[in-house]
Amino acid sequence: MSTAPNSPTPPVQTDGVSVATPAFSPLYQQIKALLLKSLQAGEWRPGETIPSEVDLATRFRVSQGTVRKAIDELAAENLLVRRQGRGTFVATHAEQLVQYRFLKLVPDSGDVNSEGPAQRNIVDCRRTRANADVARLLALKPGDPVLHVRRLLAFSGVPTILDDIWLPGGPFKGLTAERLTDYHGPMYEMFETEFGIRMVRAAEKIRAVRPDGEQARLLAVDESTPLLSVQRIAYTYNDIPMELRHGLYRTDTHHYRNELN
Amino acid sequence: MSTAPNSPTPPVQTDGVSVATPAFSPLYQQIKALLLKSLQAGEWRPGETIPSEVDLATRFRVSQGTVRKAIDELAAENLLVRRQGRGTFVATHAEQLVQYRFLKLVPDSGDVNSEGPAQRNIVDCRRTRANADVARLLALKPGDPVLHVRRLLAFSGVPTILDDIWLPGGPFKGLTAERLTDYHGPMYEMFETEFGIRMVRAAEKIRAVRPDGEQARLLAVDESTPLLSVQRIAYTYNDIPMELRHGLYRTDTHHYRNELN
DNA sequence: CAGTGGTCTAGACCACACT
DNA sequence: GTGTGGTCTAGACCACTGC
Repeated sequence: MSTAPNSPTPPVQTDGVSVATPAFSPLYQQIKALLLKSLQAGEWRPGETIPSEVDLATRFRVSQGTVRKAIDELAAENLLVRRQGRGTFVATHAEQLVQYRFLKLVPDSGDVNSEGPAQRNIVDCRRTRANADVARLLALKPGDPVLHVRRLLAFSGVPTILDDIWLPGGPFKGLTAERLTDYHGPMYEMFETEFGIRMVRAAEKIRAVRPDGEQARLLAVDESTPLLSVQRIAYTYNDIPMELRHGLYRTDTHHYRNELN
Repeated sequence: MSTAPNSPTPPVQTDGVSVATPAFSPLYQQIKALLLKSLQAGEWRPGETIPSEVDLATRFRVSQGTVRKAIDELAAENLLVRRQGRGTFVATHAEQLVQYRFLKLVPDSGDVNSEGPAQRNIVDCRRTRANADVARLLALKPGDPVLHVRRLLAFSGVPTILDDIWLPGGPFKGLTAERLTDYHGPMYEMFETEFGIRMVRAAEKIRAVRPDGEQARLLAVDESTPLLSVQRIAYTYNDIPMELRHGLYRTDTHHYRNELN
């Protein structure tokens, strides 16, 4: 591999175990896939360091530069975090700086720290069965067990976000209203620590809607008040959907911020 | 520079012209800044190729790998586009694939191609003076000349987007309603070809609102219909704001799609 | 100090596109 | 074939962190 790199593409060696190469792909992509598999398998837990670049290079029998490129891509996808002098860490939703990475609603002042922490209120939490829509969006079968959570977030005492959340019953076995209420910290952080499920990316569909009576009551607005409807599907590793969330946002004191590149 | 790379950091040589290094920064960052300056100066126009990596390496007297890393970052920021075997190109809004890169409103079917091209209708176009808000957001002084455009976009005959657009009068001297109406293609493409202004990134603030009477009439909806209010500031190179846009989106047949990472 | 990630080089070869 | 970007290597040194 040192003189004829990637010639007939011999399978990468991982601790002596050869891995099949389904099609041609660069070495660093294969390394990336292997790292991804280890992340998915929980070989290194969120917040922990992964082995150093030189360690990985010798383990995979490639040069450090090749490992580097694989890690670079995973870091660009927010799956890993590099810290010079310290190591490379498995990304987590538990860090102070990225606590609400997926929440794009910010106060109009623009300063997320100006308002204190959100007040959480679990309105409802029950086990039920997936209807056709929920099943389709969560890649389940209609009738499969799901957990439905309705919760209210308030900022400075003003109810601002009403979330309806559907979680697949299997992976989230044992999740109850009590555990939701008692946990202090972001929900995605709890998913990691309590269930080993890490949300990696998400897709949102946004509309302007009017609330129904119940929604208006909970958000303390008139039924004629336009609200932001945000449907989010959050994915774990390998693009597996793990959460369906329907949020209603008040936008009288907050707005949805988006950066386009 | 070949035996003692970056030791006391001698300024990078560009065709023999030395450039001051304000503070310590990696070589590839300096190269990146130089490339950015050339892009900004219009040395290579949108759609054209830039010199090959080896050419740039010899010009800047660095290795190809260093140039590569600089280009990699510019490509990641969508300022350049790499095409294997052909070269590296200055990104443009004129390519078919990225025509409406900043427009996140898609039909509910999800298939952007299912609907034909948008029907454009310039409702209004006039030169005026920036009020306090417009001036602040465009980094102008109140009273500075600006161009105000109001236009309507319809899909399959249904009016869907009402845009109010403010452009700084200086850079867009000579832009008239006729040129807007006659131009066939995305507005940002025209900005590039006619005015040499390339929009590089943008920031949006989204709210749910009710339209006023005039807006409702133009969009053919009731005044009680909730609409998406999207305020966009678009920037050219070096984070200079060049457009303020206030869009009103109907979300009965379309939705705003966002990907979170 | 040792260990980590970060930068830089020089050279080889591969994959792709155009002519 | 020639020229382009893409991959991979081996080795050197720098910058930062923590013991």
